[in-house]
Amino acid sequence: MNIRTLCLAILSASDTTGYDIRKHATDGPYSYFIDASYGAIYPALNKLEGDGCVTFRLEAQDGKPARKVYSITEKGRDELLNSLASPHAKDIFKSEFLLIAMCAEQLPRDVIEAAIKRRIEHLEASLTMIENVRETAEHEGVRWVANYGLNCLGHDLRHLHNTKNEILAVAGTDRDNDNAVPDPSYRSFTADAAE
Amino acid sequence: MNIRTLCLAILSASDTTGYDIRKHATDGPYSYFIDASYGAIYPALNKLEGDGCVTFRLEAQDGKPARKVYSITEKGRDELLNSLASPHAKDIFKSEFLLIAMCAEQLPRDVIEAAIKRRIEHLEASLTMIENVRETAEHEGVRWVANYGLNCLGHDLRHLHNTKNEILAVAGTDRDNDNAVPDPSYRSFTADAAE
DNA sequence: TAGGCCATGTAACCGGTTACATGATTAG
DNA sequence: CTAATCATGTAACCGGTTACATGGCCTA
Repeated sequence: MNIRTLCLAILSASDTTGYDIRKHATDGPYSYFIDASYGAIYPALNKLEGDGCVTFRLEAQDGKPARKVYSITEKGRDELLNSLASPHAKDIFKSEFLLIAMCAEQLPRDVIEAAIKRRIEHLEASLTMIENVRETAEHEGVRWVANYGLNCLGHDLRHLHNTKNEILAVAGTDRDNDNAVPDPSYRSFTADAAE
Repeated sequence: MNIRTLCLAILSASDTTGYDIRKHATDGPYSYFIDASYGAIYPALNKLEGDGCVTFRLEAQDGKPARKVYSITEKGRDELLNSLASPHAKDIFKSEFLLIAMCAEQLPRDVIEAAIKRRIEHLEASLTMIENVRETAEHEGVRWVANYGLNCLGHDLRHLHNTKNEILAVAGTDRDNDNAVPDPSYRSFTADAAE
C-alpha cells in the first residue's frame, strides 16, 4: 500500500489539505498505520488531481498561503475500493525492540532496560493518542479501529510489564563495569549452532 | 534500523550464509520484524566484510556453488551494540487491514469480510510459525520474543473474533446485490465495545 | 528576535525491491 | 520435463525521506 491509497482513504472520510493529511499520518488517527512526509504527499495529491481522482478548491487566507482543500471524486472512490479490495494487504510489524530482545544474551543489561523503557513510553503515548482519537471519532470505522488499538496495545503493555524481568535476567553484563565479556561459554556456541 | 543491523543481529546468534539470512527474514524467526531480499543482503554482507565487521569461510559443495559462511567479528558486535543501543527504535505497525476497517462505512461488506478473513489467516499462520520457532529456539531471547508474539498475536486474534461482527455491521452496501443493509441487530454494539 | 506554526512545493539522494543471470541437483 | 531448491550476485528502477526554499503570523 502506498501514499496514494492513504491520501484517498483520508479524503474519503472528509475533505482536507495536504498539510493536514500529513498531520493525520504523523500524530493523528492514521499515524500508527503509515507514515508520510510532505515530499511524498504533495506530489501524490498533484498526480491524483491530474488523474481525476480528487478535486480541490482554493481557500484564501490572509497572511498565510491559500489552502488547497481536496475532495475525493467518484473515480477516486473507485480506485480506493479497488486497492483496498485487492488482497495485497500484509500487515507488517517492524520492531526494533523485539530485535533487541532477541539479542538479549549478547547485550548489556542497561541497553535492554533502556529499550524496555522506550517501548513502554511509546505504548503509553500511543494509548493516550488513540484514546483521544476515539473520543473525537466521527466514523464508526475509526471508533472500531481505536478500540482495536486500545485493546491490543493495552494487552501488549500489560504483557510487557509482566514479563520484562525475565528478559532482563537473560541480559549480558553492563558495559560500565568492565569485563563485559559475559561468559566464555558464549564463545563456543558457533560450533553447533549451524545445526 | 537497516539490513546491515539485521545481518549483524542474525550473525550474532550464529554463523550463516546470505541465503539463510534471507530465509530467517522471510519465513524464520525474524520474519515478523523486518523483510529483506537478496539484492539488499548480499551487498550489505560484502560491505560488512570490507569494514571488518564480519569474516567468511568458503565451504565447497559438489554441484552447488560454494557457501560463504559468515561470522561476526568483535568490531561487528560493537557496531551491533551501538545501533541497538541508540534510541532510534520506533516500532512500526503498518496495517492495511486497519485502514480498510477505518473506511468500513465507505466499503461494501464483502470487501471487509475478505479483509477479516485474510487477517485471521495471517494471524493463524504467524502463530503456527512462531510456535515452531519457540520449539526450536536455542537462545533465551528468541524464546522470550516467541512467547511475546504468541501472547500478543493470540490476544489480537481473539479480539478480532469477538468484534468482527461489529465492523461488518458498519459496512456499506454490497456491490453485487444492491441494498444489502446488514442485520439491524448489530446496531447496538458500540455502547460496551471499549475494553 | 528567535523559533515555531501555517502552508505550499521541489530536488537530491538513498535504501531497498524486482527481475535477471548462472548452474547443478532433486522432486513431482 | 518442469519446477523448485540451493547459492551467489548485479543492475535498473522506484517510492519515499531529507533537506531545502518561501513567507507572513504569533508566541516566548
